[in-house]
Amino acid sequence: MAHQTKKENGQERPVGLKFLAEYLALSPATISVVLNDSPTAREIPQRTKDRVLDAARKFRYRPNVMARTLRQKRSSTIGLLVHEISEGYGALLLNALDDYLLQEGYFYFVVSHRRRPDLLEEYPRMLMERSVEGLILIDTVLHKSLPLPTVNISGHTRVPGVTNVILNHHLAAKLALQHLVDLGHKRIVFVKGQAFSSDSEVRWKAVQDVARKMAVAILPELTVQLEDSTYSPVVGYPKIQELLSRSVPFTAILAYNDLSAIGAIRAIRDHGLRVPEDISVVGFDDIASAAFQNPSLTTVRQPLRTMGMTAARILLDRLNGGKDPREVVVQPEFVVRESTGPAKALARVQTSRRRKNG
Amino acid sequence: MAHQTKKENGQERPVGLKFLAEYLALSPATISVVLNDSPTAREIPQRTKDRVLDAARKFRYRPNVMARTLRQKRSSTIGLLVHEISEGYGALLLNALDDYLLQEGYFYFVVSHRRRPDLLEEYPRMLMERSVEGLILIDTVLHKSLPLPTVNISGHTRVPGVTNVILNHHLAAKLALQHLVDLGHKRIVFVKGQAFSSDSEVRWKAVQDVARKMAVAILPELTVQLEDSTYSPVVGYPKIQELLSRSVPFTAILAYNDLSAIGAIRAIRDHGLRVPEDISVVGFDDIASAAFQNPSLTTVRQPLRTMGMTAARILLDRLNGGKDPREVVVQPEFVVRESTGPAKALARVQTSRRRKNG
DNA sequence: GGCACATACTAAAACGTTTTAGCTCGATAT
DNA sequence: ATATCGAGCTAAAACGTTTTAGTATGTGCC
Repeated sequence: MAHQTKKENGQERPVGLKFLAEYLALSPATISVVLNDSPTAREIPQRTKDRVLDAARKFRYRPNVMARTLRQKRSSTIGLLVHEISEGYGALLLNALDDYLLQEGYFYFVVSHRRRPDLLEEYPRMLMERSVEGLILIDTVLHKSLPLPTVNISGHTRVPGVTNVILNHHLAAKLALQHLVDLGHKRIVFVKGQAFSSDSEVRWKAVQDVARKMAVAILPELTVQLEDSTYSPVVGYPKIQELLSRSVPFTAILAYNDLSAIGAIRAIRDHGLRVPEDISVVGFDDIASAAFQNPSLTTVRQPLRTMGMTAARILLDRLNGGKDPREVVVQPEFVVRESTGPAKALARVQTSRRRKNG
Repeated sequence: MAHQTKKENGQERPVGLKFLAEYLALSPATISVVLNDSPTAREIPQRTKDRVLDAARKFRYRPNVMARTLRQKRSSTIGLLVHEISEGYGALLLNALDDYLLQEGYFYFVVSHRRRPDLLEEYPRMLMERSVEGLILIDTVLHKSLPLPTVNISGHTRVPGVTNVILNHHLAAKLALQHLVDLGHKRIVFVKGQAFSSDSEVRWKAVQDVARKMAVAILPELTVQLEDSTYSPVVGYPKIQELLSRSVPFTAILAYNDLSAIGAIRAIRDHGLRVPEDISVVGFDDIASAAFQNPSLTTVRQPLRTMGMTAARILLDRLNGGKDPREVVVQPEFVVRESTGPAKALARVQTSRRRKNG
């Protein structure tokens, strides 16, 4: 037999076009044409096509993607640039992206820049060397536009060539505040996000805006700013603790995210009060552990799955010649669980002052 | 000027070896040799080397990885095969892998097979088409060996050519049981993992083994088997609830993982009992939300970061000619938090029966 | 003047595809 | 008998590197 996949050298070289060509007494060009069903394939009779297809199947022919990419400049690969592979937020997005991209026949590299400016510079370049066709960023501030089609999830800077996929923070703020107001809360503590967090600023603006429209007071003494940078459940704990120990009266907390909500709940309990009987707490994100909490968290859910799917869809559309919107907005959802309840009449100073609205 | 990076066509073709060669009046071969510092480079005078290096820098030359890979059969890319990008467990491993691999100059594809046998077959092939040099699997049962160097994290099947990175389940069981025994617990509920979970069987064996050695009774009526497949906090809830409502007496639960521990705690509280005052609960894994729980979970920590790092190191070693161990064992760590406490004297039937050991 | 030897490179093949222009052959038309 | 045509293919270049065997040039030596 002249044509056996040569195992002799022990290394079993993968079957290539050349091998098939020899086997079928055709040229590599023909095989390629048939297998890709390219225009020329119309001039090839079915009989030959079948021979080719059969042989390809028989020898389990798999084209070499490197060679193909080198030739046609399409790699069906995209790059995911994240600040780190975190639990919660990031993982859910990755899951959705993975789903969509693989489904559509794209593979992806994941690269985490850990918020280091040098890596943020370098990695996109390295991804380009590897011929990725586009980039998806997650929670990453981007200052200059990249030389590839880009979608930025939770990106807020306007850079030519990049599409931002963002949450409707206005609606999010409205849902949360409305819920608290409906429950009769008036003295509400507002927690602002850390400066490095991509969403902090825009979310805070939205909260202020909505509060004004709903005539909810944002009191300076009831506003706290997160500073801790650690991904930990004690984020925000000290701030709330301080408020409680100073006996500043309030009946609810609108936290920046679920983590700080959890920290707040700890502080409240450690201070001898109950959630939600004494104080209601609203989180933000709906990370997985939000539902596992005790009490489980009432929170604004970011539709992470939708956001991931949307980002991937937009990028792929664009790679295939579609338009690139500046911005795509997705809608939040409000999840009522156990951490919120009716406002309790305040036992201290402020209680009477606003009795008229009760 | 004859040599400017041609922007004329609007597309600014990236600078290649050819361009530099022309610019320097040298051959591409020379440039390549100098830039890669290959053996031949010793015969090139420093002066020329400098000219080359300068030009490369000046024009920001970046080699095309596809072309290089095609030639040398080394892609510096590996494939990560996971069952899904989950929160907790998976995310922490990915984080560690990302860290190590990027540091060492490797990029990686992530591919999730969602436990579908067809994808499990297909994806390794597709990764090979893309010239990955090796594979790392996470929590994936592997039946046949793959045609690439492979490391399986939490893999328990013995397949030639794959290295398993596993936890010392024996020690894990010992730590957990010892802790409970030290606190005076005797009637302990044991929770077995779902059949599809990669670790279920071996962990259960370890628990049985250790219990025997420590003379701790594993009573059939105090043994429950998880069945729910959902990644949710109510895993195990019904089983514990049933035990409680049947008034089977026990003072502690050794859960299969943190999730089922959380489910158990819910059930206990809903039944009007307290954790840990009435019943102690020990988890397993130390997922992020374990520390955020209320009460926070006492648990056996899997050193996920170490496991990821180890897996990556072993694979890279092997790609560079190192040996491939069958198996590498990492050690667990026991984390005492709030969900465990001294055993309470049982108020029911069994209380007196074993008084002698108290 | 011829030979050996070192120095400083280069030519060309190879990697595995895709693509386009064109070739060959037989059949039909003139 | 020759021109025309279509059907069925193929040659060869191209993609951007790496690698190996080799060439050209100069220098020193007898």
